[in-house]
Amino acid sequence: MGKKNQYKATLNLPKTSFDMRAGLLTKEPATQQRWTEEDLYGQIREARKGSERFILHDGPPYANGNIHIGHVLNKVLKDLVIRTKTMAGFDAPFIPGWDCHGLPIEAKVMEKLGEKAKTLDAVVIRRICREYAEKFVTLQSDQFERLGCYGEFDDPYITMDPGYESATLGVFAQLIERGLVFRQLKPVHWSIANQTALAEAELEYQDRTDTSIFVAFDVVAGLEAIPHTPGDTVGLLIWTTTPWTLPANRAVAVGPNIEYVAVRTTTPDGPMTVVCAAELLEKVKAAAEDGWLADAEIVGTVRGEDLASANIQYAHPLSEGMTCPLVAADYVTLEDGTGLVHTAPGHGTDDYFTGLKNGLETYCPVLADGMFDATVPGWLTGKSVWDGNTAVIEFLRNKARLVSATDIEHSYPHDWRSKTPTIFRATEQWFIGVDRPLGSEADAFTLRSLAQDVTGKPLAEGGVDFIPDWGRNRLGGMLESRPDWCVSRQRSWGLPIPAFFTPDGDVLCTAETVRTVAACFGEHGSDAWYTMTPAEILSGYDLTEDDAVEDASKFDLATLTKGGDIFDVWFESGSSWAAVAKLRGLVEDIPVDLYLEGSDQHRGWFQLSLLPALGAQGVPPFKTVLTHGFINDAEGKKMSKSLGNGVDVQEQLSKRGADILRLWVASQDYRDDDRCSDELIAQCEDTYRKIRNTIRFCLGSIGDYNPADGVCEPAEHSLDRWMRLELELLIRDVRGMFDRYEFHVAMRRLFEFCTVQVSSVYLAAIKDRLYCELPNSPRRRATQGVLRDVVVTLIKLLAPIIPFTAEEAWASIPHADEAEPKSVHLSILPQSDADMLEIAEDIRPVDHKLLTEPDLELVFGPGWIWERLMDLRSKALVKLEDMKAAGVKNSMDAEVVFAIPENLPGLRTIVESYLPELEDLCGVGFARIEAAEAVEDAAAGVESIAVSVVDTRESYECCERSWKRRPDVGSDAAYPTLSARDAAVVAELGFVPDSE
RNA sequence: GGGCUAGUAGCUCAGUUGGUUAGAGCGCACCCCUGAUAAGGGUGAGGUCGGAGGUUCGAAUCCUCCCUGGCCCA
Repeated sequence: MGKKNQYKATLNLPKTSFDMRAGLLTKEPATQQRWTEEDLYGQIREARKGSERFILHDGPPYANGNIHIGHVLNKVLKDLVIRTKTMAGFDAPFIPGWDCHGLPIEAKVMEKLGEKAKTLDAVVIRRICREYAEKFVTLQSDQFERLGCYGEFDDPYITMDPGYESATLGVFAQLIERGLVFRQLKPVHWSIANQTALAEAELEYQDRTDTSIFVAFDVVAGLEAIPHTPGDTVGLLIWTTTPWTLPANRAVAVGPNIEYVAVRTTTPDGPMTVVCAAELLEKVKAAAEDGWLADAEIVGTVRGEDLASANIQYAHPLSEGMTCPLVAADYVTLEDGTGLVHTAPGHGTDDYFTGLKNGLETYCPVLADGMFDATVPGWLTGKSVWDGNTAVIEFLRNKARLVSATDIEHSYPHDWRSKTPTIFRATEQWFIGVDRPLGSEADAFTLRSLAQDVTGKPLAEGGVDFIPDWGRNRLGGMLESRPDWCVSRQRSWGLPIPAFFTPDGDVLCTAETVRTVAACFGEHGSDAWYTMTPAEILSGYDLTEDDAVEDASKFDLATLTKGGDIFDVWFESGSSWAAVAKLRGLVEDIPVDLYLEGSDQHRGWFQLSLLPALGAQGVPPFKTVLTHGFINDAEGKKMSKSLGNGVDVQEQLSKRGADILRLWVASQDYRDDDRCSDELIAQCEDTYRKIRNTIRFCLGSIGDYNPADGVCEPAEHSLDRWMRLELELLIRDVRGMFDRYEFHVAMRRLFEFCTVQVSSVYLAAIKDRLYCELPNSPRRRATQGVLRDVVVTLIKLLAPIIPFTAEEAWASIPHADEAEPKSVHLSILPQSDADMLEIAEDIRPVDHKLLTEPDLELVFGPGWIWERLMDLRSKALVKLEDMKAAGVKNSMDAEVVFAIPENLPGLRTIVESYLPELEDLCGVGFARIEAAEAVEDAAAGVESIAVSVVDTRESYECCERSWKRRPDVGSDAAYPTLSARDAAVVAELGFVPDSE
């Protein structure tokens, strides 16, 4: 069809500067720079000053490496919260933070330094660590900003800042005051070579040969629980690969649900009955030496729980005169050994907790250099633990209690630096007690009970809200079982635990001294701990004034030494509610409105912020805890470097742009884990293009519309009315979704609105009037007015999600509204209108009986009527599709016919009033009504309308201007090729057609 | 192994207190338009609602077990 014709010049075609091509890669950085230059964030603060506050307190990422896709999810979600709250009218400042201390950085630095590290003192190493952290704070900060996240990125919170460190110590002081802080022995991984404690991350597992031994411990009490021949010695058979830990043995643990057998055997020492797990007996027999168990005969069975409840005691195998208990422990397995586990609380984590539970001594007779101290039997004292192995074995063999000794190769932890085997060794550690009464001894509350209480009930009842709600359960479960919090670490890169020691080993660490140190750190930074003397650090502190010091004479500031421990980094980040939320003036007091982190933080930041806050103030730090899941690959498997299934954020940013990534985040249901891959993000580009083009067409269509010249109200039965109502529903829905943090639902709602309501229905239908009507015609202007509302609303609602694009679109709105701010991000989201909503939601069906009335006046049910009209449209479109298959390719070459039963004149009146709109809705040249046979059942109503389409290529002419094929073409002799409407418009424009 | 959590079309998601042939958009296929054009429109095909039992007149929705993922622990 040669549609190029002279009338094209008389049309009002869309025109806009808002490009179809996004060009995000160049535009985003430029926009970002402009925002920074204009201090958009500052302008927002200024604009919202005095409004109700909303505080989302940032959980600090670790200052190490580039940001990964998990950071993107987390920070963009936070940004969505901040932006939606801000645009909802709240004053919602955001201070991002970074966790800067800790092992990963120290380890990286030490690795880089290599051997040189040994020659450097702590202050130098700390300085290098600080520089390392600073570098990554800057790097990540830029990356977050590139993502469009806004906040006080030029003044973030940094856990290594003096002010932050000081505030952290302030929290510690409060916990001391409440009596929650104490010191206690706890086994840690210990490097003998470097005489230092090691973290799990500093271990590497290598194969090593050790002697594994089976040993019998003589039972001395509770014998009646064990089937045996009276007079026999009764033994508990245990197995260990670390014979040197036997001096520190304090119990034997059995599994309560395991079945044990009592076995009678002849030993080098005479007949004996020994206990062993039934399932392991054969294995043990196979390993036994020296005739042990060769003649084994089962004399009875007994369950672990019965053994554990029988008050069984045995003689310590090495320490004359000492007896130890048999206890139950859940972790006992039947994988190796005998099912009875040698328990040395000073030399193992499981053992330690079993010890705590059963009131055992955490005994550790091994010194820092790996030598036995003087508390062990004399033949061991002064020996190294490795020599101790053989000595212990010899001793037991001589005592005739060694059932076997075999060399085995097993995976054993080694110090990653010295490559030497490590041991578990109990040392003094600092703890925050979760089961100690808060404040006074009479206090019924403990940290645990308080924490369980506040997390157990909703915000409305003085507790905490969780999104999703199962977070409550998850945190609750952890609180139930968590042990006391060990807050000390034996490292350099961190906040020193400000404890002083006298030469006699007495500790000075009171709330007052801690506050004095806090003041010192606030001024000099925590390096002061390493550069100043105790007396200098404590200057201004008066021992005699400190009520917490019972005997001031014990302490002399001049002879004090400083403790070498630093805080667990969790204690630092867990104090951010004090160091940031309060200190930076975000809130007068906790709780803040929202914490938002990944679900792993139930154990981490959520819990470890809750405990200090409750300990210090008795109040949780947050009102609401929102968690998101983790990001997996397209198959739902976790991302890992080795699989190479990760998504490179930098690559995505430089390939697609921030708005695309943000769109991806916004479309994820973060309550669950999310899938991500290059392909999945690519799909967001389609979504983005659709949204962008919808906005573009709207903008282009209102290019010549200036609301200041007067607003035309949409006509009663116009499609504009429908659009206006749909827009109200959109506003209501999306704002509700934002309020509930359901961003992915909002995203879908917005996208489908663009696709369906706007693009597919409305824009397609109104093209004719926009293009063909007189520019100033009320019908066209009314449509433009609604179109403007649509695009302004869309831009605002999308602004939190795609801030760059929204800003660009905002600037492209023709004839900017003077009442609106220059940046969309300073604007306020539209509010749905209650009256309009009521109309939109009025889906009361028209009373069918009324349809028989000839002059039906419609006064209610507009929502319902529009739904019915859309049904008619769908029917017509299906019919048109059939027609295309039959040869009529263009819908304009068809007319739609609505056959309405003749006994339903009221129905006819309704359809008639919407007929011009139906014509455009169906995209046909012409629509008409014809009378159909009367229906018996008036209740059939709209359903009784038969929709058909007719090929009009023979019957009507095609209007050369509007391309509509309709009966009135040629009705104006001056314009024989135009329809009546187009002829009138062209005439009005004074357009004179060429006479061909 | 334990705690928590998820599994609805290729993808992203809706599915109210269990109730008619399980929905939407994208993608895909086919078609139309060429006056939104590196755009736009239409129609259509896709699902044993992870699996197996059970409760019920009736289950994607409730119960049990199992499978496959994920987070945190051991």
